[in-house]
Amino acid sequence: MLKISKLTDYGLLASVYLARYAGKTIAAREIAQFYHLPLPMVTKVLKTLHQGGVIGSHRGVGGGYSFDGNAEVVTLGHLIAALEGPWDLVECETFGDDGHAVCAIRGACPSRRFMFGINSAIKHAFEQVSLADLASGVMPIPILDKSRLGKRRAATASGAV
Amino acid sequence: MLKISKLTDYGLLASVYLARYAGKTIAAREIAQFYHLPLPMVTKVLKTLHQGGVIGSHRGVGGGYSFDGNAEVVTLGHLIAALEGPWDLVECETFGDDGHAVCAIRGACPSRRFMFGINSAIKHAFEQVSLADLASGVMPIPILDKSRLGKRRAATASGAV
DNA sequence: GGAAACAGGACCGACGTGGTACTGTTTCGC
DNA sequence: GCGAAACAGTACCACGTCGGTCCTGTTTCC
Repeated sequence: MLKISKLTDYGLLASVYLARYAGKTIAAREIAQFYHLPLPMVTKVLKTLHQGGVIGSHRGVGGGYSFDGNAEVVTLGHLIAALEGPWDLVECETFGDDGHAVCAIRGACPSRRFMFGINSAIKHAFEQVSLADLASGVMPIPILDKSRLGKRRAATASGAV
Repeated sequence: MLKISKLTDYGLLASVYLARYAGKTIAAREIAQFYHLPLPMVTKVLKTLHQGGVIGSHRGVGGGYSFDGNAEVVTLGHLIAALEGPWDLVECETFGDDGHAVCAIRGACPSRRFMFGINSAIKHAFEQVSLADLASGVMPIPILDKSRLGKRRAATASGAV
């Protein structure tokens, strides 16, 4: 399917909201009402973000969640890692509890190395956008560096994308 | 989840196999046996590839599938498009049958534009790898062009990835 | 002590995925 | 002409995840 889940999406929205009021304690209810999202969903995702160490929590009356870090250094990659846990485009490099690869044809697989490359390219893309970027609205579009591609391909017509 | 489905994975393997014997008609059974995959799965994905115009099919005794195009111009993007259909990281730009956006907060959403950028970055990455690359084993790792990012970020320490 | 708010779960319906099976239809070879 | 080989199409099912709800603590403030 290749899409991020709604829960992750909600998490990004909540993170942005908290980052805009950095340092302030904000109740989950307020965020849910602002985005018109179901409160249980928002609380669930905020709990996840807290467990991931991205935001702080404050219990009791007047409590809530707060973003206390530096929005410049927290990246989309961090947020997605906290929200989705470890992920990979393919399970080429995933090993089961028994210690051997999940992928049965790992050794002979022709696409493994490419997938690995694209996998890291995507992760790099996620690292290029900080929470501050998200909160401010500035948009540094991640672009592929064509010069880093193989010479052979750069010489072909298909090199012009 | 952010991962490609096994069916798509099988499709890539099958495409590579056919590309290596370009022009030759090869039965689904042979591909299934080569990769040790369930035959019905392989036939299903080959049918999809055929419907997507990527490969040709030949019925009857001695029939099978064949890749008759140019493996240099068929990209991973084409294959995934044929196998997964239209997809997007988020449904920001998806519109329902009734004509209005699936995303209820589309206008005010802070991450929409970023997701759109990353979305296209991923699609670009898929366009950088051709079926010939997959079949030959050459690996042009897609890398992000840091110089194309916003000046503000390039000046920060986080710019060094 | 009560209310507000987070913590941690269990729980459920809907949907997509991975996989199987069955019934055509086409084509080749005898 | 007939049977086998192979694709075409579709229905079907088990399973896991996702989106969402609900309930019972526990903490903290007033």
